[in-house]
Amino acid sequence: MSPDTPVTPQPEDHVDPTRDRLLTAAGDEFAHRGFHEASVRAICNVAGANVSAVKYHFGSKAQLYEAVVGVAREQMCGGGELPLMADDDDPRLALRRWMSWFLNLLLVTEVEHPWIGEILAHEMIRPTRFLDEFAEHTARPIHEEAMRIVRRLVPPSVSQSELKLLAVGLISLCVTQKHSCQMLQRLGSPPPSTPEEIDQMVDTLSRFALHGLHAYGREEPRP
Amino acid sequence: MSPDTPVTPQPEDHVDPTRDRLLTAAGDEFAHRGFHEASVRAICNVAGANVSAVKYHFGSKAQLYEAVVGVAREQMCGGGELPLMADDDDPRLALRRWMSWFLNLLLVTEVEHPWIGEILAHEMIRPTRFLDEFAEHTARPIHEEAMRIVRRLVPPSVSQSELKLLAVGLISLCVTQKHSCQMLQRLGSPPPSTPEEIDQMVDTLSRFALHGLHAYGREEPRP
DNA sequence: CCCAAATCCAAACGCTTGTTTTATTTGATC
DNA sequence: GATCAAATAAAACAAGCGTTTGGATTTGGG
Repeated sequence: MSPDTPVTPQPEDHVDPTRDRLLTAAGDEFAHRGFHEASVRAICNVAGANVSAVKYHFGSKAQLYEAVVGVAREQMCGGGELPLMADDDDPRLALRRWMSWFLNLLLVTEVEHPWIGEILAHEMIRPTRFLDEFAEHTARPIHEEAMRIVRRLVPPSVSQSELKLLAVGLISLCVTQKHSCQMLQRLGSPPPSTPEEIDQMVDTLSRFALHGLHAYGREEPRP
Repeated sequence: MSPDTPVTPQPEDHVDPTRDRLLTAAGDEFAHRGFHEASVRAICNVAGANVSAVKYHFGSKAQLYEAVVGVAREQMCGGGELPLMADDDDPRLALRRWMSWFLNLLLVTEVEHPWIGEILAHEMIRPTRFLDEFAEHTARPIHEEAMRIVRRLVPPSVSQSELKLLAVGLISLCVTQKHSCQMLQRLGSPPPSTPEEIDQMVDTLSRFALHGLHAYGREEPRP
């Protein structure tokens, strides 16, 4: 960089270091303790800022929470777009692709950026308006894609309510790995962490689901 | 009741009304807001008792919580014992029986006594020692029974790790209906409430799981 | 009736919470 | 160097928290 280069960075590059430290500290605190139990003073201590900094930079604790949720959502979107099944795709491959994408989102993306997962866990118990937004903009597309895949895998005679139930079942198989990890650890089945383990899990669960859907509505299996 | 009947009830029948009102109010409050966010004053207001009553009857907020957890566990046990599969049982029927019992526990027993479910939801995020106890004494038997059933339904070549994963899958299908009900409501798939709806769900999910397990490890289904 | 144990209550304790006020420092511009 | 706005810091605010205190009240048996 030449000595004549202005030291003042571009406006869009300019980020307030205090504001940023506040944001990351708040993300950790809100994710770990939830909105109500999180302490503004604890956040400021970690960020090395004064208590009044949150009012100055964000306005209030609630608005700081909103900012954190916004960042957490953007972090999650960095995990890539949900791959949609085309009309001429093999639904068996689409199921596997859907499950691989979803499990990697849950087990990889959220390990690197754990805010959204833990914040959502709190919101599932004591919902705020963010849970509605998340359900509409993030969960619903995943659920609808699951229903499209299920629809193509089961006989046409299967009713709409069964379809919904089976789609939720697919989601359950994946989301439990993240959502109930505290319990699964205690049961000796901790969620996988390495890519190989995750691939193995995708393989097992997608084959289980594929067989379950493919034979659903047909004759009962013999012993 | 004759006028000569002693008004003093039997000692084992004697329950402290204040203590009881405190306990039920605390159950609602702890279930709804979790231990940390629950307010002793709010509990006492609902119970119509003085704040110092919790110290007198229980010792502290933490000990009051312990008492609530104890009651909640007993309430859950009222739902009946987990039916175990005998060696000569048809594992297909056993799977359906296991799933019916589990879903009814989640969707019926916990509707009548919602404390344990909501308390556990909080413990799943911020565990205390109660989560360890619950995992060991309640969740583990359910999980192990699921593994026994899976073991008898899949080919012997299936590995132990796959077995565990599939057993967790069975649990996922059921437990999500309770655990993620806030999200499922927003997705238009609210958990069933009437016995008929629950039977329908047991039917759908157990058939899906049965087919999935029965064909697991065998050849891939054709389109 | 009387005493003692059990129970309840009002008030205050020390502490933490989120927020606000006031004052000070910083840094660029004229 | 003076000036003005942005940013930080210290201190106090009212409200809520769980807990404690000391005394009042109720209760039941001798």
